[in-house]
Amino acid sequence: MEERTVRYAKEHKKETRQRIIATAGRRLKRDGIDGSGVATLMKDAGLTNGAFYAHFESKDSLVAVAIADQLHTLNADIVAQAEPGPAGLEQIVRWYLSAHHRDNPGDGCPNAALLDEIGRCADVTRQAYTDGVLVFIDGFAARLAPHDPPSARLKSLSLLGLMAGTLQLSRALTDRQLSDELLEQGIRNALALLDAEQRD
Amino acid sequence: MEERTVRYAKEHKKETRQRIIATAGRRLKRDGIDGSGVATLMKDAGLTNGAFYAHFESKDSLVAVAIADQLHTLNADIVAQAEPGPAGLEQIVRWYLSAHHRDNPGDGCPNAALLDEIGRCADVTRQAYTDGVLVFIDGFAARLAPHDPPSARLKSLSLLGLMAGTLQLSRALTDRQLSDELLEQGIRNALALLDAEQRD
DNA sequence: TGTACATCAGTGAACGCGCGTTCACTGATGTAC
DNA sequence: TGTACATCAGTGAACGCGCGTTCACTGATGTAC
Repeated sequence: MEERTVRYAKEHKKETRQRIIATAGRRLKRDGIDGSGVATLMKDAGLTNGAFYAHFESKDSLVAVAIADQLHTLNADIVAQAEPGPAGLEQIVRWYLSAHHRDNPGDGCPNAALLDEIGRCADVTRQAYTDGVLVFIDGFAARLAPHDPPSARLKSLSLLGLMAGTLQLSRALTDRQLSDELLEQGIRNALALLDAEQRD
Repeated sequence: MEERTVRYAKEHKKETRQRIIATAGRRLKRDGIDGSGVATLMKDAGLTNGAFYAHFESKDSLVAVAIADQLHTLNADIVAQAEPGPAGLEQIVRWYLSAHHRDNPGDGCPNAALLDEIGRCADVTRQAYTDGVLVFIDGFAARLAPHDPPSARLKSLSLLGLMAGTLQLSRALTDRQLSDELLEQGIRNALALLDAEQRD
């Protein structure tokens, strides 16, 4: 059965591709887009640089896919795992603005790690990001306004902006205690925002 | 008078150094840290790459100085120009979260342009950034709590985080209308934060 | 005033290196018969 | 079952290029006398 063999081979290649995307996501979040070379990205996946172009058209193309994948994965691992309703959003906020998240960029949110670099990317990458982030914040909106999620899209986006900026700032500060306090202040700000929304 | 001549020469070199720092600040905000090469940074100042190391020890060293300079300049040009008290802070928020600022990163805030890259820099750069940003937000704190600015340091930092993250997000989105609406939402969030502070 | 000399900011070519990308080749897997 | 062959994911060396950095040199400016 030639068909089946080919399909097996293609499945294997797909798995490899997915592994590259996942490990690249981590590396990009740790070292930045311009700071991560193709050879390193491939080495992370246990491969050599030569195989790269059998899977992706260009580095830019992988970056776009990896960012979208990171948003999707974070949505599945963190957002979707939170309780429904405002209580779940509070869980998300407390996870986001935590010392653990601050100290482990590779395991965290691609917005906090890469947002200013994404803003400098070509249209096609920013388009992939835009599509991905709108799906990502759907989980926020569903918890902010369970009966009309689309109405909470903007508030959800702005909450993400608040959290990503605050976490970036907490990572840039060299004063550890100040950084900790900033995270706490960020949580208070985010929860105040949610409370205001609940009162509307 | 040998002394005076030497002093003139040194003044001239200082001016050149300052010009490099200022043009580098713009370029870094436009193209990122890893995205800006030494040859380009020098060309922006009307010089060739070879002269660089007569002014700076390394690229990292210029980056640290340029970021600090950008924070200082922005403080003088925008923050210090705003009215005293909460009204001035509202002016700052409206300037920060504007379409003009979003569309002109080179003329804008280094936090919005570079914060995630700064977080990945070596300690010495992050230390220069930390010192600079704490001076920068003094102007916020003085307007938030005129009678006790230090008490508003954390709220000021968190306001900066909110604004920087929101602006980054507005730059990354390809949907212009959504980006505009996000800026408006960001202004509402920031002002709500300030109002809450006033009520305390 | 004129000439020999010192200073030093800036030039431009070169260094080794890692970048993104290409390509001839390998070798494991499965097919044909 | 055994052998010749096809497929193709992955290797590893090489491409031209721009990176950060170094350095011998230039040429404008001012000094000495």
